[in-house]
Amino acid sequence: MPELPDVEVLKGYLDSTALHQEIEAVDVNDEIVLEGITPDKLEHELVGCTFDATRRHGKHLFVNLQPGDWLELHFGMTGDLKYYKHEEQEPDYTQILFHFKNHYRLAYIMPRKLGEVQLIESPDDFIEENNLGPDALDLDFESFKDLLSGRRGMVKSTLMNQEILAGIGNVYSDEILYQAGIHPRTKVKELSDQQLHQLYDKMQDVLQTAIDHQAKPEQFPDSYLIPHRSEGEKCPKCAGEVKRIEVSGRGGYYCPSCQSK
DNA sequence: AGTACCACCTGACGGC
DNA sequence: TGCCGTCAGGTGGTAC
Repeated sequence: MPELPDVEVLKGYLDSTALHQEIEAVDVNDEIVLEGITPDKLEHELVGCTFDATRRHGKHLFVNLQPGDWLELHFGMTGDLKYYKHEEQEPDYTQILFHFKNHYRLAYIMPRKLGEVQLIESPDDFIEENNLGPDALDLDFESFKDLLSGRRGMVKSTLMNQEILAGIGNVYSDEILYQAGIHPRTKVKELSDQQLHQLYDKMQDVLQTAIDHQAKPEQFPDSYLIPHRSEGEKCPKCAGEVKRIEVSGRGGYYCPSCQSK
């Protein structure tokens, strides 16, 4: 789930539910998701604070504590959030549970435990220390072109490289390349100016469209590949078949006739 | 600089 | 029904 559009939707979810309410307890079910802090320390730091505002950069969500620093949430491959009334049942795979004074709770859900939560002083420092590139929805064409210039790798791997630009993962890189009509293994340096423009435009378009549809594939436009992302499915744009391809160790999907090399 | 491969962790799914 | 291998939307490290 959690690439840029999914995290943006989670941000909106948190913003519309869990802001400005005093935290009275924090449970950590498995501290493997904590980075650089113990469960006791985390609870100590959070109790009495409120979540005041949020910010997203790439796949990372930052929550500003009032008073206090920032909580950084990463959702790995399977992360999710759920806000619910205390008498309702705790969601499966809840790893961290924030209890608010209003008797609601926010669950940080993570079946595969590959996410991370930590306390940080500043999102900007975090972004710099982790060498994250600019957010994929927050750069203009000229910057995009500069980031890609001189790259020798394949376009799919390049789009997914968080140090070049942040937010795009395996699934959305497939969609962007599909909409742009570019083969996933095309070398970045072999892209024409027109293809670069197309790539940039479709990147913006796909990410924004996904956000507009709550990152739910079943609500995506008919022309989207994501709902058909498995081998043998029909390409939504031609009569061809969707194919699986291995690119830098990740399984991608594409339409060989719409995305010729 | 880029890629391949392994590791982390655990659920879901298909085959037998 | 159970066991087993494989894959899964994440990142990080190492070796080449």
